[in-house]
Amino acid sequence: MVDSLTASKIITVAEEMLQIQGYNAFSYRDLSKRIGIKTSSIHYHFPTKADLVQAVMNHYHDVFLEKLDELNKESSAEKKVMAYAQMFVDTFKKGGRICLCASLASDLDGLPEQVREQVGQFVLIHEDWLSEVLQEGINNGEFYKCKNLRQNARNIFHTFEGAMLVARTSSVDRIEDARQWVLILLKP
Amino acid sequence: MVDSLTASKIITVAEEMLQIQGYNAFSYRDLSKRIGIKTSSIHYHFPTKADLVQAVMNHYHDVFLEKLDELNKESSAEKKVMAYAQMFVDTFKKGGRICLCASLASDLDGLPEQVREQVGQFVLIHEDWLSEVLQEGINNGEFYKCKNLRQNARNIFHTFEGAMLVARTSSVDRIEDARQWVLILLKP
DNA sequence: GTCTATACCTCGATAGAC
DNA sequence: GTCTATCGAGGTATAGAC
Repeated sequence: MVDSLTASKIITVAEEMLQIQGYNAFSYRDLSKRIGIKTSSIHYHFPTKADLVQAVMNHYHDVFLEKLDELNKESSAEKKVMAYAQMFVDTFKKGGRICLCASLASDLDGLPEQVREQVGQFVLIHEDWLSEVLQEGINNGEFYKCKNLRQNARNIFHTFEGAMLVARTSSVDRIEDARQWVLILLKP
Repeated sequence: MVDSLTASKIITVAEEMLQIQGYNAFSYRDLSKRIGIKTSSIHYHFPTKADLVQAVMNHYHDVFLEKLDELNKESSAEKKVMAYAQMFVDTFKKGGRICLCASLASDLDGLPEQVREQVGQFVLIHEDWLSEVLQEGINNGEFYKCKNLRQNARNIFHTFEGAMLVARTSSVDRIEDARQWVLILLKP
């Protein structure tokens, strides 16, 4: 958990900047201007950039797990997948944000080791959840039976990550497209 | 075309660095060390970073069009799609490179306008080519008939772009997975 | 906790000798 | 065409007053 309102605000804005500009493009200076606080004050809360990104990732992680809990309340596997896909649509609508996971993956090379591991973990959470929902859908006849369930889950995840990235380059609604496409793939 | 061996070498190395580190993470200094030439000499060939990235993009573009010509010589739509997919596999095998298009898209925010347009153009080339091949495959009975062909093409492209990005975070062979997956989707 | 001030680095870019 | 030298801006980070 975050221990102050200021720290919380920093995380919120840093998260946005990470998702839009990326790790190497955002700076303590930009951050300080957006928040209305000096860079030294940000260093007080998060001594290094690595500390800050880790905190952002932890927060993102926690919020995402809560969302998955919400999603799990949906009454069918189809509704779960559609609500999952809607998260990507909503994220992109907020100023062209992409998944933090994709944003950090594109700058993975220059990231502190600990953050790299966090990103890897985050990917697995997506895959695990999607695999479960796909299995559920197959079990109750909503979805086609498929040979390699986890491969399916991975590729659906990849489609959304790729769609968000590419969506920035054109006016086409690629994420909504992906959302509809996935359903066509899964349903008999 | 490129007018000197040095300029050509710069483009080659810059391309690699862009694909692995991204636009904001690579610098003239890193580049100069790799090539064994001073930064001022690089500026002689490419006055600004925008000029350099444009040249890299143009080169990448040209090479890609040549590859598509090669691909078009394949004897079936299935072989074309598989050879297309193999390009992504090969790219990633070269030190974890991702598609230049995806790399630049992730830093699109800070890119010069002209480069942004180049990236958009590049996406369209992928889509157009894939759409054509899908149509060809449907026409000759290799592939399922599908409702929205271009949507299909887009999502296949997104899957590869996403797979490359995410592949960096784990040891799973996500791109080869995507390659196999696409065939399963298309073939009756 | 936030500020001012500053240290030290790297960045892209330019001037001018060779 | 490549070099040395340098500039100004912006980057992360720290010390110390308040």
